[in-house]
Amino acid sequence: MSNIRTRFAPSPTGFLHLGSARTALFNWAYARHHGGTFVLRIEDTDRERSTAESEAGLIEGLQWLGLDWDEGPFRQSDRADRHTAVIEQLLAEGKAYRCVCTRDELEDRKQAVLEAGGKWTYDGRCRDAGHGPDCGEHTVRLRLPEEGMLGWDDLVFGPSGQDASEIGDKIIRRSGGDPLFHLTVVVDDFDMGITHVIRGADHHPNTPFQIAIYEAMGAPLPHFAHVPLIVGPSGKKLSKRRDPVSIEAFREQGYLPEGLRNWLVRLGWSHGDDELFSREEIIEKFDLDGVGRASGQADPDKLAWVNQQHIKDAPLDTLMAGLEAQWPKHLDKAPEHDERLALAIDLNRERAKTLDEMASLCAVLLRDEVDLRSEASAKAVKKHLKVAALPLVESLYAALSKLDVEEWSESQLESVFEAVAAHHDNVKLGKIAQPVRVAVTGGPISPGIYETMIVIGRSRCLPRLERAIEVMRERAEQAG
RNA sequence: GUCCCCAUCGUCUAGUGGUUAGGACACCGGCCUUUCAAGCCGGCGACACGGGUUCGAGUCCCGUUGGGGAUGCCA
Repeated sequence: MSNIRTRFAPSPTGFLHLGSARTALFNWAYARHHGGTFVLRIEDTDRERSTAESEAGLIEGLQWLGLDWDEGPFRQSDRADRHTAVIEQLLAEGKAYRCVCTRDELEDRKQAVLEAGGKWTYDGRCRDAGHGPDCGEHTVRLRLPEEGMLGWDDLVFGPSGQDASEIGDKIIRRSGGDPLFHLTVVVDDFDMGITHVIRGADHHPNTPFQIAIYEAMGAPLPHFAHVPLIVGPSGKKLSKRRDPVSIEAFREQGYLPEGLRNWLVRLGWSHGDDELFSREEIIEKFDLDGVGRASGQADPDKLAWVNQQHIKDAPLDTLMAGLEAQWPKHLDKAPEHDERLALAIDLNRERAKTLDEMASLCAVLLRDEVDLRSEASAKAVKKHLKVAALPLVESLYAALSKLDVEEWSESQLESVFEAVAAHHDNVKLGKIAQPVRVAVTGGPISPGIYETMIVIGRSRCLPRLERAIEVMRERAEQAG
């Protein structure tokens, strides 16, 4: 057990999205790899935007992804007293001061500076004004050092930092009394003994100011690791409107947590030429030295492929359970968890990229009715239930009728097909199989014909073949 | 605008001064084959540009271009 401690600190202002999920994943993986501790902390200091539903969604998303935490969830809002105490302390020590500048005043001065071609940081008007607690509505600002480097050695980006003089005294407490992010995150990370702050690169520019807070508190710095951002397929920043970013949405589309996790971990991190990682392999191989510095695009095609790889060797129970949410889209009622379902799933493991596809493919084998005259079957019927195939299907039907239920096996079906083919000038098996496939499934696509017929079952196949024969005879008559 | 970061096939990436620049997804072709997949084999395809440093640069330095982030009493 090492004493490495990481944390995931989302703000509950929306669903768990791709970027957050990956940050959580990296923190979790780093902690697990090094035998450390992973802490979950909800950053709900923005009371106006934080919601309980969002918090629940965040937690549900993490659990679904298999990212378990060792401590928490802690809520920043529960730590308000501590935050207040730190601010008071800083005030008492003169490391922070009260500022009575209003938003409008600040905005005006900022614009003036910008228009004059200067660069804006807080101009320090209240810095030495010595405003007391009774100065009326005020914010609290951290008093930054006049000069000196606020630097650190980023575990991903390397030596980083900014001179204190370039930053300006930022606000750490709102006029309403609530502490601000920069303050709370530092206090909480310090109190919780976080040793490695792993977060999105969008926080890289915030780090110098936060370091100033650590220094003002006399607290030791944690290690910082900023991981590159994820951008959308367009190359632009992920947009909630255009890009699929909600973990919940991926789940609904039928991606497995294993698949999504694997895809996510490879976005910005690599381990040689390895592509596929189980949860255990992520823990075994993940480390910060494999994290790159360039932001990357999320590629849905890669996700589909990775997910398919995981579907291939997922336990049957996992698939059955995950499929429950998908059935309504494809069948009137969910199938029993029996041998038949198990076989249908196994037959489609290599054909489905998502659970949604899996359900769709299985539905073809499991549904009770096949209507050859339906719109959906029209094309396949026209193409494969041709008059020429009639004698083939008739012979096959006759031979099949003689098999009883116990004989309805792959080897028996195979011999029947071969015998029929032999009787008809050794036609290619495909000449028989394809019409039969359409007859029993209503479409041109399915697993191997024998396996397909076994899942569908003798009692369903025979009547369906009869119907197909009827259809073909009608066509023969129409043809004259 | 200012500050900061980034830059290898379309995409994810390997690469730590000497490589025919490798792998994966996608795409294309072939094999297999009763369909669809899967699998196997092969192909297409990149060091953004310009200067340096060096015997030698994808690798180091500078600049340009491009992309991104930050610049909140959001996180």
